[in-house]
Amino acid sequence: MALPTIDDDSLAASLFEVFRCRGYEGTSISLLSEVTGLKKSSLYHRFPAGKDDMAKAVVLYVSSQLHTYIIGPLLNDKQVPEQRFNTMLTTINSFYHEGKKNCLLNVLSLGEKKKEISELLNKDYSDWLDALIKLAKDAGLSKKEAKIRSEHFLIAIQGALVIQRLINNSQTFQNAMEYEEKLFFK
Amino acid sequence: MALPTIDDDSLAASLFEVFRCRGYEGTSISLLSEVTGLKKSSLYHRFPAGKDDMAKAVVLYVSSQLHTYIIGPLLNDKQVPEQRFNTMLTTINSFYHEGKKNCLLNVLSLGEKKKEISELLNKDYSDWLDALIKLAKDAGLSKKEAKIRSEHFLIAIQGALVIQRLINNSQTFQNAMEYEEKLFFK
DNA sequence: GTCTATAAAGAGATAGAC
DNA sequence: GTCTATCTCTTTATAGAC
Repeated sequence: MALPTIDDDSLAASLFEVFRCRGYEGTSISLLSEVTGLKKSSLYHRFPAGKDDMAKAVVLYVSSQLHTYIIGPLLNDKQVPEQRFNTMLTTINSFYHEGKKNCLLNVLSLGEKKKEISELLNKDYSDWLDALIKLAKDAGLSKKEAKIRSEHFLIAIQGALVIQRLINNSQTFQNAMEYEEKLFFK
Repeated sequence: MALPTIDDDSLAASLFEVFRCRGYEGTSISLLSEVTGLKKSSLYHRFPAGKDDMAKAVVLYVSSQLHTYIIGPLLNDKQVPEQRFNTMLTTINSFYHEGKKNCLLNVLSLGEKKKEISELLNKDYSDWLDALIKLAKDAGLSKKEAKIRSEHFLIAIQGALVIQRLINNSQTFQNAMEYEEKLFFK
């Protein structure tokens, strides 16, 4: 009883790869159709509100990944903060393909704002930030310093992704992350 | 003898505002026509190669601004490094409208690469980086440390712009820049 | 739930008058 | 150098058969 159709998660994963590479405006339904193997009308059947709906599904998919693989482990009290941070670095290195892939937080917040998508992205950022702040406090930092360093780290991720894409140097992201790790616990 | 038409620099400035807000794919010729007050065919008259040509003109325009108002003053030996850095902060704060406007280095390096534009953006980044490295060495840092801190600072600019756009908090960029200034000279 | 076919609007781009 | 008018292709989206 083979599945006659691609399941929602795999579908979202395929859409995600296109949106993260090309941004919202740069992504066409035709391209999504090619990549997923579903005809355009099938995509509309599964996402009745159209392209916005597809982007939203992608954001929800990534949000779920973020909470499962990054935020969850960040809050795992059974490991010391340094270990948890290091686990996060490994995960994001893989998630961003060593810095060669973009972050939705950047590419989908460009241009005309779709309010609902902005709010979802915002919430993800905020959740990630809160988890980092908690970790930093666990590591002994003051509340204020924990907040500053956590914001700084998330800024560094986004910036390093932009710069690596710009100069096309495959080491930029990883080097930056190693540097940030030292700064975070210094 | 009033000018019958908008001059090249003002035109590029208008195009720039659209491209920086909406990115390459999000910018349509119709919109550029509205914003500049020139009909579409007039735009094509001035940019025969079309949209790519317009984007290229924007990059060249911004590159000129970057060298005049940022890189030049960074290399001005008559001021101490701290003063020069501070001048740069004031300038970029204005250039990015206190962090509310995007950087071309981010928005134009998305999606399908136009090779020529990528190379121009790359050169601008590289020039800016070199000027910062020289300044850092003037401030007494080792060559290696100068390079690391300069890269880190340019990463922080891009990251702070992304995060401010994302969370729509008008203080993010300025706070980040103040923090980075301390890190740079520490 | 997927498909073929098609509609309607918008995109980038060009021709030719003034 | 700018304009009106138009072309062609692609876009988002829908209708209806299977």
